[in-house]
Amino acid sequence: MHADKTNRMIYDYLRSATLQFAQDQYGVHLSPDLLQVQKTRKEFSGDFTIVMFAISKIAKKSPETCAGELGQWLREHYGNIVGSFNVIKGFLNIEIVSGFWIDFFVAAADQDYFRIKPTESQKPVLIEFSSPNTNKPLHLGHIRNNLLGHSLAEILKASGKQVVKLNLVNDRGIHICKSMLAWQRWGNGETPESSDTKGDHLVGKYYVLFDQHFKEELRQLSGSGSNEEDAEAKSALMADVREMLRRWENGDSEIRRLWEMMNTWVYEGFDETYARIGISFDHTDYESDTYLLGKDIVLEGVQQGKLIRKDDGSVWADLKPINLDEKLLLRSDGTSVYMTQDIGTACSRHERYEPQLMIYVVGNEQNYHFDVLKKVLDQLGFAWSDKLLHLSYGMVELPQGRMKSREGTVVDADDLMEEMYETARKTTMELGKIDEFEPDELNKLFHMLGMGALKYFILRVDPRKTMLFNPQESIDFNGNTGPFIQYTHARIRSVWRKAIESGWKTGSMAELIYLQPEKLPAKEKELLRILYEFPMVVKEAGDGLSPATVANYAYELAKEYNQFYHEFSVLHEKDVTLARFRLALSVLTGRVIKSAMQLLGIEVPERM
RNA sequence: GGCCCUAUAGUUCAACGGAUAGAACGGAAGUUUCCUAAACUUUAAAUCCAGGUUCGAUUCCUGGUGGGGCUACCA
Repeated sequence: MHADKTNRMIYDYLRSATLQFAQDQYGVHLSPDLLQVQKTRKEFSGDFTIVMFAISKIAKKSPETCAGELGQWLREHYGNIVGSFNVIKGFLNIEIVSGFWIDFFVAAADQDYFRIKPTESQKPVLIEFSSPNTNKPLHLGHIRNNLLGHSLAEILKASGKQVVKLNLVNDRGIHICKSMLAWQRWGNGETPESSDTKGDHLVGKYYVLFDQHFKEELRQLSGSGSNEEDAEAKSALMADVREMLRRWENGDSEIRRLWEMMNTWVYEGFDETYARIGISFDHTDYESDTYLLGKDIVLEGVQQGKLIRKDDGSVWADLKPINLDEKLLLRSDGTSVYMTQDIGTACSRHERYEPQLMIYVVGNEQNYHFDVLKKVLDQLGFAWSDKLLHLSYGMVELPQGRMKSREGTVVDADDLMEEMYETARKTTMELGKIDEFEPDELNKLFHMLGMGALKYFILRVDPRKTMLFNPQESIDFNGNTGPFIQYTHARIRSVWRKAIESGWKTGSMAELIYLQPEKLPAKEKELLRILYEFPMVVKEAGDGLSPATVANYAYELAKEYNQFYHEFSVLHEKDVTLARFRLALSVLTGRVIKSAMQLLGIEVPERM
């Protein structure tokens, strides 16, 4: 067996061999999902472990007996990969022959080994993420969203998928009018230029200002005895906002001009932020273009009797049978709601792309919304509704709880990135290893490290889980962090440069890695084993929609390499063959680290 | 009220139903004439509670308790 592209998955190989064994020797058929093959835990000797309990039960023999017999059988029939084995309780630990690892190494030395080519003519995977409102700047929550979306797109691409990244900007609606009204009333013509403020921050300022004035008005109203709800209905400010929205919807040129101007400011700000985060989109859609979509579809649904029209004219989907209550789709005045628009957008995307999957990266506070969306589409008869996938990620919380823009506890994206840059700068300068860097290079490095720390901090956590961010304690640069992994890469590159400088004949990787299998040392083998896992990790991350899988892998690999690096020398090794082998192993490790980090949207430096 | 998610060292995170629950930070103690000490080594420290299923449960089920979210003719 060769570790070539067509047969990388040794797990599958061992699994099918075991199934064959069960069939041939015990005459039992074992369902493949009951059979567990896993990496051997560190405290035991061996590379892979087959768990015997399932077989032993069916074969009616003790787990130990089965394990022994299987081990023997594997050695006889698969001696080219199975070397030795040991049995502990119900676990069969198998040691793979060194030749297998060397073969894998030779194959992996090819630059393209880890690259999966996209299948021709396959349907794309759509992934919508970011989806900001144009009334305030991006914050930490958006950062998690953006990083997840970007990383997931990279991971899916690496698994050979065609990916289309979409952004749907919420650029209209009552909340947008609030900042517009506030600017119109109290802005005195202020612009990003005149105030030297980033456009999205300037607009955000007026959104907050509106809220302050509105609250003040409420205080006065409720002072005169009415309750809060009445007060809101009576509010002159709210009435003006609603009026502004009406004028916007009627295409009033003055309002439209104001709207366009302020949105342009915001987009300029967003572009800057996106560039700094390092994300991009294939298409950006605007709700002002799409918000009317879906109305016709809903009306058609009424005609076909799939939806209910109530006496007041409003239209509803009845989801009570599946426990989701009734959901409004058209108001009594015939206007649409958010759900209507999402129905329309989904339909038009389906027509345009015929995707194999439509992934929505949206916070878990909208779980209900997406459940309903899927069910309504299904009820309307769209068979493709099962292609919708909500990547529901958890909120980023602060020590005092959820971020609230009203209470000023929002962690601003731009501020945070600036802080990370600053921390990277300070830390790097203190260590003082990069004296010969040009200012340009320094700037790039600080950005790389600051963003690396931030991105890794966020992506290493399972997306579905609520995560905590403490602004008081700055994000670490030591331990299980982005910079730790970046540092490992820099170290490896440094070794490589030193090798070149001292006149090593490096030639091709394939020449370097020649080593007699029986001379493969344990630590090197351990590294190879981890490198071997990479394609499976990418697949797992894609299937599970979890960049965290890749992040944890990158850390494991970096940690393993650092141990190796500390314990053994590459360039000072006297055995030339072994030294060259170690050099090639280092280079390959560096490549995989770089690839893994790229899947997270993190760059790695040549030196730091 | 109903529905959904969640609970692991002091803290932040890991662990397809598998073996002695891993890391990092913080704590304690070490390693630098040697390829980058943003590293490495040693050490103390955890599965919310009660049942159940299983050869085996942090993981699955039931019931509690704590935390979060959703439940608008808002977006």
